[in-house]
Amino acid sequence: MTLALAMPRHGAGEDTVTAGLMGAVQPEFLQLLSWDPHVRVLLLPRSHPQFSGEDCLVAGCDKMSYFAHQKGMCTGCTERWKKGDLPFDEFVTIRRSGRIVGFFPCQVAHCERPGRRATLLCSSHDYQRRKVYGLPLEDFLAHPEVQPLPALAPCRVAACDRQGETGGGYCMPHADQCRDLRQAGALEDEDLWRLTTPAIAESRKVSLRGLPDRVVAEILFGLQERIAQRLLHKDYLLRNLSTNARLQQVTSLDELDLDVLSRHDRTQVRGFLKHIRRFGLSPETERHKDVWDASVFGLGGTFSFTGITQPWLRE
DNA sequence: GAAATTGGGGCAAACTGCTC
DNA sequence: GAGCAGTTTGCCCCAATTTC
Repeated sequence: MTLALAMPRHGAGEDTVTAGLMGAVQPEFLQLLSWDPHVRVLLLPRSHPQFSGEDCLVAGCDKMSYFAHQKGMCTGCTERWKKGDLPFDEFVTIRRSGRIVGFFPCQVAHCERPGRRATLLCSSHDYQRRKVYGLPLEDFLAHPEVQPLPALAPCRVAACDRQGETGGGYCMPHADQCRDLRQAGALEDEDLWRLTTPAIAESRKVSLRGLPDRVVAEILFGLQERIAQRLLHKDYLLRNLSTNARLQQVTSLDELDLDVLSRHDRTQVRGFLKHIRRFGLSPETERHKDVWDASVFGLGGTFSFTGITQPWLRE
């Protein structure tokens, strides 16, 4: 993964709520998610009971098994097993082949550019190997004239942490997306597209890049509280939370239009909002209101005093 | 000559809708 | 909230073409 900086739209500590929420997130929790405030990408821990399932049993596969019916394999490996006729025990010992999503480094020593899994080289070195030197990979890697290349600038998509590999400044998948939209006449505002389009989905990764500090703090705090509640969180559902916030360009999760979200996403957002709204509440803050949040007393629901008409009693 | 871009296909993986 | 299963999406690859 590149260590390109994510540019928040607001400075850190710009409002006290953001600072308060971030201050309430335990360092151990941030460590669990490999959180780096400069990279702003969550990496869900392997084999954590609340961040989905066990590692896929298939040799060489780094995906996760989500459900019991998948027999300990990820979705992709389950499908490949179903299509074949190998016994399960034999199938899982055969090293995984085929397409894998994610960053793969160029194999030239110290080269910082992304490679292709098929060629094991970045596009420049692959070209040199085939057209300039005409050598087998092993000989090319050992050739004294082959020099490592510096990393490229980050992909221009706000949510993306990959290197920009094309002249347009995008990583290959985002360059593909941009090109397809442009050809379909659906790219009206490329600047807005860069701000709102999600990161390339990779197993276990959730990008919070391109989101305001407030939203990032809300997601981290809400996630911490929900994990404390023993709730499960699958990576692809968490990605939706970030994607929806980015798409709607909200400055707080509170501003999200829930009507346009799927039922899964809506439920999830409500769950996060519940914890965020409770942040900072205490018996002292509630006693001045007409409706109290009962959670501050360790109970569910609310206490409503709106039906009491006598001022002296309401006091 | 070297590197970047384009186009299109395959298929793995992400996602959604439904049920409990 | 969680599990399940089917569907759709879009990532990745590679060769041809274009651009610098």
